[in-house]
Amino acid sequence: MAITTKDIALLAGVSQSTVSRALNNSPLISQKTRDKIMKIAQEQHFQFNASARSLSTNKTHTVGVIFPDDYMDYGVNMYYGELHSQLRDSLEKRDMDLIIAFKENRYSKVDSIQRLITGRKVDGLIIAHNESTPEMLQLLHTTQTPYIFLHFQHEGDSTDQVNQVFSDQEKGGFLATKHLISLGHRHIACVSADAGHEFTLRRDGYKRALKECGIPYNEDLILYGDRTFQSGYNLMMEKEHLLEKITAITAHTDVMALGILEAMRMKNIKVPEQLAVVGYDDIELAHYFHPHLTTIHQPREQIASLACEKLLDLIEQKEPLEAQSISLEPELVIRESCGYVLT
Amino acid sequence: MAITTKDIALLAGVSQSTVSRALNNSPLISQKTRDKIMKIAQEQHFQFNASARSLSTNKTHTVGVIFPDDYMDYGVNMYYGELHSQLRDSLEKRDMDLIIAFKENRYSKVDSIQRLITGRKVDGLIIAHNESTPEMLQLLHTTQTPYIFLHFQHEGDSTDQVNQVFSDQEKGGFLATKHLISLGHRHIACVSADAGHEFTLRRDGYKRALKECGIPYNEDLILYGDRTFQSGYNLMMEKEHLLEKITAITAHTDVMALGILEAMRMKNIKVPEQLAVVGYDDIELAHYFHPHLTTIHQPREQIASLACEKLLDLIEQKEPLEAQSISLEPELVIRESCGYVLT
DNA sequence: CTGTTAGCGCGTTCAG
DNA sequence: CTGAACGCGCTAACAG
Repeated sequence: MAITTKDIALLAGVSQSTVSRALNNSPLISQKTRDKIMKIAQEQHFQFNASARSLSTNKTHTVGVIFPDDYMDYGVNMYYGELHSQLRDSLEKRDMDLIIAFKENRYSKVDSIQRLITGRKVDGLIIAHNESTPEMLQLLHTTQTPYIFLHFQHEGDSTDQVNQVFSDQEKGGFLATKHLISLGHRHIACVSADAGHEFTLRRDGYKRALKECGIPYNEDLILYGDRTFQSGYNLMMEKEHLLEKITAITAHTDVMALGILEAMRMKNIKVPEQLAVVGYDDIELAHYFHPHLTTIHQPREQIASLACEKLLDLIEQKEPLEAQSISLEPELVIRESCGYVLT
Repeated sequence: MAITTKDIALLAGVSQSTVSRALNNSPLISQKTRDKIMKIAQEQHFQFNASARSLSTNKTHTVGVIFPDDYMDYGVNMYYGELHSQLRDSLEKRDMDLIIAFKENRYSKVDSIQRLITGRKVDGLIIAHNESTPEMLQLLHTTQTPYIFLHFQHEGDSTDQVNQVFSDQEKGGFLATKHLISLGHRHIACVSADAGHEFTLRRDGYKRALKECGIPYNEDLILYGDRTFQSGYNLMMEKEHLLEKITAITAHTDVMALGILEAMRMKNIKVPEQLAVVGYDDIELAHYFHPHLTTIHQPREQIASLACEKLLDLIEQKEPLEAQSISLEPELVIRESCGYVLT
């Protein structure tokens, strides 16, 4: 058995509550007994029993992160990996543990959020997926659970009533397209994905850029992949005719963009000379292969750390702060895949 | 407040322990009262308080995974991502939660294993890093904590006394080299990494293959990267002279191999015609770019699921099973980057 | 089959 | 400043 406060009490010749006070930096204790107790605790490698502690304090010192089911899919993974890395940092600073869960248990079908909340396994939740149901929000609110939506912008009317941190996807789609237009392109295909709200927003940005520049919108130029390298590649290999009609592509995922570049290599089409390509996400991989990918950078570091800090503040606060919706600006990163000028 | 067994007892007009029995599928209860209780529990969305439960059962229903600090580094990440995905599956089957932690808290410097174990936050540990100290093993054993080393082969004399699942790295290094030799190559560079035991083993395999085939070992042909794409790329761009002396490269990481391929594209050296390249890991990315990478497949799925199953068995067993060291066989995956024949 | 009674380890009154 | 006593929510004997 592990050592308990009671054991220490015995060793120190004091009561268990005194030990508790000493270990919790209570002011109600003399320096002398505190020192004695601390010393023993050190020697015995004492650690609080987390369950017992949670039971009486109602704090678990762990937060849950809910990832979407495709978290581990290639490419998606790339992006989340970096989020995760940032979370780790914020969490370590505050000595919090991290439970990773997914929307639901694929076997028992029980909802993870529900389980973690009502089972009191976490103090708060970072929700990084885009399927928020009214019931879920309901649960979050009635249980007063601190939570924050990460990355995915919450849809719906009550948008200002949920805590969320995300980057402006419409703006990103706009910036990418605008860049191509400013380079002289007028026939721009959009390789997007039918994978949720964020892609819809990116397409909205694409359309707005066209409109703003007086370029007619052509539905045929919108292609739908599934975010993966393979889909970017395949789309290009299949749609022969399309390439004759366009001079540029805005891909809504870096990995799809890489797939497109690979397809172009196969077809001996030079990028950026014959075709300009811009990606989205700015994953590390984007600047490895040549031509280095021009892309939209999402402020992952900021998103993750802001979300985490905000969540931890919510947890430490007694009274709930105002719900806050934070939108961060994406940024165009110019590298090589679009060239610099176009005649 | 969440609903408790006591509340249900009140509602059902029975004692709290009866509720507990009903909810825990005890046979010591009539179908009738069981039904009544279950119904109420359903209606009230009852969930056990995890802390209270752990406190009395000494089970947390969560396992910890300790990842190395570079978990999130590019490329390394790729590999772990797939491990993680497999873990999720095994864990969900048994209704276990997952706490992700790293070797130590970078701020407080406290050891995660120590903290999770003695703080009773987990029932067992999957340790996926290669820095095992004697103290750590000591702790694991004296506390009787179920654990298993994942992926990293434990060094040291007491190798058969720790639970571990890994793939045979020496064999992998051997297979890769042997393949190149069988294709006729005799001047084979080895792009390895100075990043732990596993790479030493891969180099050992390289050497053994050479030796077995009567090819003299030349230390100059061993290059050290840091596992990343960039290091593979840079190494090739810098060592001009090397390329004149060799016809093949065995890279000890797929991402380094991809970096090498990219460097070759820059130099207009054709792969596999002018240079054969074999990678290591078989990450998903490996078969996206052309030429598709010939590589060593590590049985990740098996490693992760075996480790997980084994750990869960250890957790459920009262008396500790024999420590088991499981070595899995890597496999050569022939694709395009080595060609099929060499004249 | 069911209720009563003890803890599990810790935080927290309430008296000294 | 310190100790005794209680409760957090649940499981596990122990009686009936």
